[in-house]
Amino acid sequence: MHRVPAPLPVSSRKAGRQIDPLVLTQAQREALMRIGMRQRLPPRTVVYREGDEARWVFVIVEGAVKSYRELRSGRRLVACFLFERDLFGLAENGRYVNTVETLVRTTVYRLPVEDLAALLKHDGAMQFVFLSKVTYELREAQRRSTLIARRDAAGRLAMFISRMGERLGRNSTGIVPLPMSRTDIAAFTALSLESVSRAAAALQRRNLVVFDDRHRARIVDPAGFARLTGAV
Amino acid sequence: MHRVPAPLPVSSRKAGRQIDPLVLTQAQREALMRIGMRQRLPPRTVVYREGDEARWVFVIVEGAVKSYRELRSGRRLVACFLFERDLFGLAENGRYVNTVETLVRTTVYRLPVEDLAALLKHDGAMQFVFLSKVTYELREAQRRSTLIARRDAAGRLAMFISRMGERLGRNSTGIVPLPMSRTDIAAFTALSLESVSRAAAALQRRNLVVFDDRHRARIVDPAGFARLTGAV
DNA sequence: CGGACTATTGAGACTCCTCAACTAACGTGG
DNA sequence: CCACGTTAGTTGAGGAGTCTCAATAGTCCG
Repeated sequence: MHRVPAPLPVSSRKAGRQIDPLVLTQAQREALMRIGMRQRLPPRTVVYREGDEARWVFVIVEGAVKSYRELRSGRRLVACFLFERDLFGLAENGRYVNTVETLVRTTVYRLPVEDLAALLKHDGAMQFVFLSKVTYELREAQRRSTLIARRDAAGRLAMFISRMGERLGRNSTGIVPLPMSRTDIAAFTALSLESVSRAAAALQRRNLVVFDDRHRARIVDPAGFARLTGAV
Repeated sequence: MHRVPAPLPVSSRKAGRQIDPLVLTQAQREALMRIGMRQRLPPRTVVYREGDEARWVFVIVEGAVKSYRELRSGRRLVACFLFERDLFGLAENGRYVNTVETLVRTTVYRLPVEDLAALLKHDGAMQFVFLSKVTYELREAQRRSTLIARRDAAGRLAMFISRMGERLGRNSTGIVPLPMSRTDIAAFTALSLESVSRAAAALQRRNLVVFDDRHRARIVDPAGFARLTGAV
């Protein structure tokens, strides 16, 4: 799923055991389990709100969430979607910066900030995993910027679908799951809901993508699709 | 300058000595100096190119650089501007993802990836500083997305100037240094050069900002300016 | 001082946004 | 299980804003 975005790639060579710095070893997993707890959340559950005191850090075991901010204008901007193995809940000045809400039933590890900080200080390898995860998020954020930098709505949506395909493991059938709503996609791509809708219609009209249902896109012309996606 | 964006804010309380997790202690500085070297670079120097093998990580001691990517269309997108104390050169799959070029004369620390990785593994506190820096970059990237999400060019430019003011220490005179060119601002804000130029003219016409010269903006109506900046 | 690059300003085309009406999907309670 | 109400999404028309192209002015460096 994640493709080794190691901030310091060499370590994976040296460590030997740890091939993908985003995946925890069994021992590390157990160490985390000692300080944290597993939590199961129904869909549309707010995990925390922007401005709340940041007492926990979360790692997704299974499921999907969105991280968003409410702007003064009332407009909502989705900063990112997060899936299995992603990390969230990093604080700024001791407070959460975004609101996080589950899209579907989601299982997370909830780690108390204080205990985690202590653990990371003593376990360099473990902290390295966290560093890798944050670096990964940084790349994602950059990708989002290049996506938004595009002018054409169809191109933005295509890039979005393409990215989801890579993250959620596009199986050979070309089916990309889209667990979020059209409104969420609009809030992520910085388009209006109407434009997302029209863009989806346009992709379908051009025979690039078929939307089997609202949460499933099927890429029927990978070549043409890639051409559009890459035409940045 | 940087406002304590601790990923795990508690540690700064516990550590006692280390108030700002983005600033290194003297001992840490010395440890880095042992493995790295100081390097002085003239303006417009390419530090590394996208795709190069990532052999070093850099920390800016003084100066300013831009980090950008060339898109297939030939269009150039500036991912971020980096200043004193900022970190850059994190790899993805062992290669740099952006091209980095100095804007002005710049002094950097050049740290070999392998030695740094080894050092971080053994020094949790040091790694924590790096984790904080990457978290800080992540926030910056998010801010850029919200900036680009705006439709109006004047608002985008105002937000950009505001951000530079915060990062580069807007002195009480309201003067904001802009070490980059208009073209670079355009490539960062995802506007055309012409739109940046027109936006600057508009801000000046509305008596919000005066451009003393191309690299110096003076905010003459902080209230009105803040109103525009906040009207997201 | 000259030449190349960078920036400003104007006019027209293009694209998305807003507003509005309508349709589809969902889930809640009887 | 169905009916209803609410929310989410689609489609159309007109307006706002930026982009492109073009010409001109300014700036920086050798």
